[in-house]
Amino acid sequence: MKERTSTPSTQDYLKHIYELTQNGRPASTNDLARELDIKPASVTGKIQKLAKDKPALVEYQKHQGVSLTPSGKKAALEVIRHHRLLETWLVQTLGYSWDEVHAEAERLEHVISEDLERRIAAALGNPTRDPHGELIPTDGLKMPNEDTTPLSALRPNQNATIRRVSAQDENLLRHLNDLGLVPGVRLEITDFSPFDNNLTIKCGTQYFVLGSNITTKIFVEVVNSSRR
Amino acid sequence: MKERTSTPSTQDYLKHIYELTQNGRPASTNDLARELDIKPASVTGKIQKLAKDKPALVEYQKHQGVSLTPSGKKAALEVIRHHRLLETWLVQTLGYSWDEVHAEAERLEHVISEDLERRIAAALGNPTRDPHGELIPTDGLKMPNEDTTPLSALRPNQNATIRRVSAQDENLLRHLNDLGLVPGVRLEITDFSPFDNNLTIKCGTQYFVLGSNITTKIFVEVVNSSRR
DNA sequence: CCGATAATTTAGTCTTACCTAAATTATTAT
DNA sequence: ATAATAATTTAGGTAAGACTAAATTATCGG
Ligand SMILES: [Mn+2]
Ligand SMILES: [Mn+2]
Ligand SMILES: [Mn+2]
Ligand SMILES: [Mn+2]
Repeated sequence: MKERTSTPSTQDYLKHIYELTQNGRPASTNDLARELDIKPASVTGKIQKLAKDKPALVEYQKHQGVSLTPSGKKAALEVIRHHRLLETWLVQTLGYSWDEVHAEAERLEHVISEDLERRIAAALGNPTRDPHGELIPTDGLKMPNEDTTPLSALRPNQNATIRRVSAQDENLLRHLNDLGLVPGVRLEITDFSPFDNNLTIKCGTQYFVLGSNITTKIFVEVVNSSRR
Repeated sequence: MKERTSTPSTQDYLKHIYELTQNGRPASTNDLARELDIKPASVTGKIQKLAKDKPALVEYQKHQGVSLTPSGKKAALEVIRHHRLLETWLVQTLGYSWDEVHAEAERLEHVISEDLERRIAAALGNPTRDPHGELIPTDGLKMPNEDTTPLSALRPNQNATIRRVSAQDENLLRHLNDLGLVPGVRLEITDFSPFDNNLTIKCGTQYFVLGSNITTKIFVEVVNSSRR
């Protein structure tokens, strides 16, 4: 029954460090500043403080970027779990659409208790993905593994199922929703244009030509070609 | 679409000034400090700032206490509406009991958007009272009138319906819930003891003797004695 | 290797919202 | 009316979290 160990500011830093760090490399001051919409100078100050807190939340060396310590990662996953459960809850119980929930969850994630978190999870049947298909960290704060590929990596004749759309741009989300390109949907690649990287996909009876701005944000599970 | 005009701290000040001011007199620095669990010196500082903001939220003269300006009252009612809608929502959709919701709502009230407020209200069918029976300010931020009497003012042979329990003490709330003394319940006064102000009430088939610590917190609607 | 450019850090400020200790002003009871 | 007491305010301080401007350090093309 600890509750309220870090501030909203700290939680947002950790969350974004977690995301930026997914590629294996430390997060740069500049990238973090852009994501957080905070000036780089301020970011330096904050991560220096995070790095020398009693249990350090962050590993940091000048000019080398930041990464999370085990405690920092735990705290980050806690916030991410809050965020994704909240988004799921808002969509499922209050009729939000997937392009409307992010800002709301962004604020709520910092103030809900562990008790509320558990009640929401239970009420939703302990969901494993949020409305965008993002994986929800478990109660024990483990991030499940996922085996998806960016749609942009597929080529003609491959079949796949959309699992996740990693975008926050509300207009893009609305657009994809209008096209029916949402998690769970099955599609087939029918054409690839090597110069602009456009992919033509067949989805139900419809065909769409999608640029790489879109195809790099849609993550799919490839369906094993049953022909050999 | 203004959104996020004042801070959580300011909102809590306004909310408590609103409550303390219900008796018609300005709220004293000390009372406010006790309610907010903040030192009196800090309260003085804060209300001085609130009093000389662009549109003043508070009326204040040294040593005379504080009261709300029209804008301050509006802001207070906005927070109170949030709080009470949230409590209702948590109880009705997540199985919270009325003694568990307060702390949660106390934090959520400051971060929900007007959009979420409206969706919650709509999902609940625009309720007029929260789980404790407190009136919920309208969408237009008017506080409805209410015509209730403290149970402590009743005398033998009077009948009444419980409308509201104004207590935050979780143990008291649990106790009253166990006794079945919750909003909507009908009761009759069967005895009054003038020295300790104890009231004996009949509620269904049960009799309870309640001290004034309890009876001043239960507000009832008196049932017109149909005998004349 | 070197200079230009880009990234990062330092230094110094600001605001909000608290705090403690001390001073002041009100109130109250003789 | 006054002295004690209680309430309130002032003064001065801290910590978080941001900002700007200036200095420093990396990196990269030639
Ligand atoms: Mn989101
Ligand atoms: Mn956030
Ligand atoms: Mn409450
Ligand atoms: Mn509050």
